Amino acid sequence: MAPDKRVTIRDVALAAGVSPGTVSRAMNDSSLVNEDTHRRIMRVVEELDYTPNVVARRLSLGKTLAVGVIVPFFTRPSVSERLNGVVSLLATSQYDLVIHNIEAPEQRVTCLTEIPFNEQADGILSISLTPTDAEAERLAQAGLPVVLIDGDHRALKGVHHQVTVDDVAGGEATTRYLIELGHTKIGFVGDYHDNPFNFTSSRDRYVGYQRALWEADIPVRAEYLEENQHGRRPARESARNLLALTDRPTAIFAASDTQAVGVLEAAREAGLTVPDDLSVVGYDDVEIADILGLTTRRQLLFESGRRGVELLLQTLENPGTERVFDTLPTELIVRETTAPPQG
Amino acid sequence: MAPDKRVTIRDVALAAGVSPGTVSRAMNDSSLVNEDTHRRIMRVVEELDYTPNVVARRLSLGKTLAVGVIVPFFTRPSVSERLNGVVSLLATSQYDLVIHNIEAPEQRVTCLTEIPFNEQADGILSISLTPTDAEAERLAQAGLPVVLIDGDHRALKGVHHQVTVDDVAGGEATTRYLIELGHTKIGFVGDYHDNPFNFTSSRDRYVGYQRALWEADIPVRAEYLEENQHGRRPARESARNLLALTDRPTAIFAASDTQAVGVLEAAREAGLTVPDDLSVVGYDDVEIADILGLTTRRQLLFESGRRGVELLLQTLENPGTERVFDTLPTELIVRETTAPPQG
DNA sequence: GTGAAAGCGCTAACAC
DNA sequence: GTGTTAGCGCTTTCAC
Repeated sequence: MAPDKRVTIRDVALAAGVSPGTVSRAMNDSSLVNEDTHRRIMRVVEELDYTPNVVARRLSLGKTLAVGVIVPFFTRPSVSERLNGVVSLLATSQYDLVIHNIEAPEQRVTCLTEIPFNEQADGILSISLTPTDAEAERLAQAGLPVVLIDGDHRALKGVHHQVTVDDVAGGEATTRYLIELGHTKIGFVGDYHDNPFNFTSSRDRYVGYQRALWEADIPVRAEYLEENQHGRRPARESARNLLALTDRPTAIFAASDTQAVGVLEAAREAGLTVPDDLSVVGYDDVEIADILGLTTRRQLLFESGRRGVELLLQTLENPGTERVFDTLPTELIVRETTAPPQG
Repeated sequence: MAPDKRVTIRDVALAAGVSPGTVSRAMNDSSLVNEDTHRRIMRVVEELDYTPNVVARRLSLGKTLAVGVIVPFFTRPSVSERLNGVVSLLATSQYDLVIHNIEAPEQRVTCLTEIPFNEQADGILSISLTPTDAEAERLAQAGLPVVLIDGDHRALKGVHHQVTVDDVAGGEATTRYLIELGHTKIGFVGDYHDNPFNFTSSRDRYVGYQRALWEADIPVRAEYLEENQHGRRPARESARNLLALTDRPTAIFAASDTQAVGVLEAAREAGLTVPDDLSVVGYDDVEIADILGLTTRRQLLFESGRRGVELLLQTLENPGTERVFDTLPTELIVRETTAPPQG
């Protein structure tokens, strides 16, 4: 009850009749200490219910034993799944995870520029964020390992590793699938390609979309591109515009599953049957895709998080490691929202 | 580039021609230091780009400046939304958020018993977890403020505040709604009411369900209760069982929206039309409910997180504060999955 | 108003 | 093998 004075390493040392240094050794590299002493110390540790003060360890070691993860909108299913991968692996390590959510562009710069300098972390994990050159510069100054999960491909100075997906290729392959089905009038519903968070995935997927069209000698029509805020509702609006076109698309490629849901809703509103009147394909393969039977391109969200942590921990152990730029595969999951165009 | 030796308070002191103590004062309670000195110091701080070492501060202050949040399965939409509330408010404070996800019962005890003692946090936020008596005891020993978000109602010694929802009342009101529609054969699809995580919400909602039935003089039928693992797929199985009953329910109350989705799927499989052949109601009002047009009981997920943090921060500031047990309201959101029974 | 000095709890280098 | 000592970088008495 009485929040008894915490038991420190000195208390243990006293009770075990040894010095604090020995207790410390016993708790860490037990090899260097006599078997008996070790056992005795451990018994006292048990009895006193001693647990080392992490903050003191941190100061002494010059390490924070924490990694910072910077993540925008972690409630988005795809992001939360990546985060889940991060957490799952990090939990098995000695590192704490301190999380920084970003919901506004200002927070973005704060996180990217301050956190690395506050010694709040030994390493940084950045999810779905592409640092600007200036930010990368600053990151480099901080001198701590940074790994980008779902970040940009460019070789940034401050970045140690990257785990990413080739969104251009993914967008291209997905579009090609629609083309192979026979579609030539393919709309694209995505984020604003120029946005204050510097999200790049939608833009990259659109680049892939263009490539597929070029390769197939299908003209890229400006009116078939709808940029908007991210989210289901904005995507619904965008899709409405597309469907109101006199020469409306027979298929719509949404930059994410969330956006595909909005497209599906717009189709229903417009009285169109999916996939007969309109094919819809999403991206990510989060749970809603399975629920709705949405054809989509699956990416390994959970694994991207895990892999990112793996690389970070590796670098933390052994700072000299080579930079690695991993690219995770994607896979088309065909469900019930795609079919050849009618007629 | 060269990860220059970090600039410490001593460097600043030297450059400003004052003592480290004064720099410290200047950075914290600027009131006690001469205007000019203060300005001079701040200028040097700027120039040198000095930012205090948080770990050292922590050790010195005897505070970790972090709060730990213990949360099971944070990828579940309802949980992630609560967490979102937590993060949103905590981001405006000086406290870091270190997150501990629980995906297995063992992790549960580890988190509940170790974290409070490692001085990894000045306070604990526990989401959707009900400590056992033993755990509460231990929490109390640690002597740090603990607030339960969506935790149990009982007055636990180690717990300072609670932000919760009256699940019994919510379950009762929801069931009453179905009864008022004319249903008497109402199935319940929930979690295992006895589970290693000690999740209580499904159980409590079922208690409310029973009450509503009693009040309406409708017998509670054992075969109308289906307990299972949490999740959409298990819920689908459970619903299958219910729908295979010779005297099958005309309405099903699912303990969460996720589970309601499973019920909806089972209904479709069985060739039943919702809501004509079967009414379905969920709980939480997460996005999927809106997407599918699911009738559900809304609870204030985001707000529960925010409120929990508010209480914790308050206690951290002023340890003497009264315990508060907040109960957040719920609200029935009627959509398209409920109707009077046929015939 | 400011400097000097002690100490937060631990680790690690150095003796023995 | 183990004790002793000196910090890690900051805050905070206590003098002046």
